[in-house]
Amino acid sequence: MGTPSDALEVLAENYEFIESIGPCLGFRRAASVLKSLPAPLRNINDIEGLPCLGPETKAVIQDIFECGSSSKVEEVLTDERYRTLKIFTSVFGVGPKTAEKWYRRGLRSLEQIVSDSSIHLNKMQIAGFQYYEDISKPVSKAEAEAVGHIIKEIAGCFSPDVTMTLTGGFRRGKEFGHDVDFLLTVPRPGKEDGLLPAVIDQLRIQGLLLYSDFQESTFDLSRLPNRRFEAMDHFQKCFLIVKLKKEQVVGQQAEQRCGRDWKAVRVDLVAPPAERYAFALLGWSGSTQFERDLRRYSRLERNMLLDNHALFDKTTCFFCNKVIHQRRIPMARCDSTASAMLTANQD
DNA sequence: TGCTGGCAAACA
DNA sequence: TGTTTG
DNA sequence: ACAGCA
Repeated sequence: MGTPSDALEVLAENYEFIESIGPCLGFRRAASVLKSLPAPLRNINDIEGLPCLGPETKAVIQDIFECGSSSKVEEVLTDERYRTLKIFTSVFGVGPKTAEKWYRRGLRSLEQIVSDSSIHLNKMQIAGFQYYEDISKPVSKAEAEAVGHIIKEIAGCFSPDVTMTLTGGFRRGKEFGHDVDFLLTVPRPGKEDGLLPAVIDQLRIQGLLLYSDFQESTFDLSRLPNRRFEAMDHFQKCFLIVKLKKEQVVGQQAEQRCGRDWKAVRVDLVAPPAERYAFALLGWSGSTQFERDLRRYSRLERNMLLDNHALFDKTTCFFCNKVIHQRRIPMARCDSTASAMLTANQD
């Protein structure tokens, strides 16, 4: 707390709550720039030459160096509306609109929400409240790997040659996350369609499925160059909450005399065709800000369009994965650029 | 000065 | 249709 | 309301 980047995040979040998306993005990007620095700022002069830090963000950072805090940020932190919306949006399935609606009704705590019979929660929010305690706790790397073993076991029954990669924050080296992301595929084209339904069914049979939201694939390679490149991919995917037994987690004692012997964990599974695996992996490795910047870099500096499915060269009007089979060079270059940026991405 | 800044799909 | 998720 | 760009 109290660091310049945290302070800017608070302001960004507050602008998000009042649906002012421009300033929200401005503060978020500024915070992200500070987080990406190799060393923390020592004084106000260190921001010289950094991008996305204008007069407004500079004033905030300056206040923190001079007074130890920014009055503007402190004001937001004590604001009842901000504090309440922050609590409400911490529930899975509750965004700024819903939080705002509850706030306007005079509600101020989660207890008031659940005991209010006039409020109708949707499927996602019901799960969000039901497993709130577990889901709000960070997920450890050991827990992520334990989930991985369960999924891999099931997916391996569907197809022994399944490929599975832990993505998201853990792939970037983080020790904790708020959920666990996996990318899965099978070599035979088209067979990946049955993969996630099979995994979900088996989780349900084993009594480990607490919530699931399955999204059918809408991926269509033939229509890629026409439409504007998209931020969210069209691969088959599912957002789950699964039951993770404590005894399955390495380094955690099974002896829990009292209380539950399991924990609810948010899990996302994505199943692209094997041929699209590399792009999906890059896209799902995050962070959100890094993906934004990578796309912006492709577009503005390289005249290319990047998304989770492909990399398109606007100059030659070819996809880079096509080119690798025909000419071999550009993909390697794109790939090394992407890897270099990925390596540099320290969240 | 005025525009852009991540978008598709499930659910209610 | 609006809201939320990643 | 923020910041960068045409």
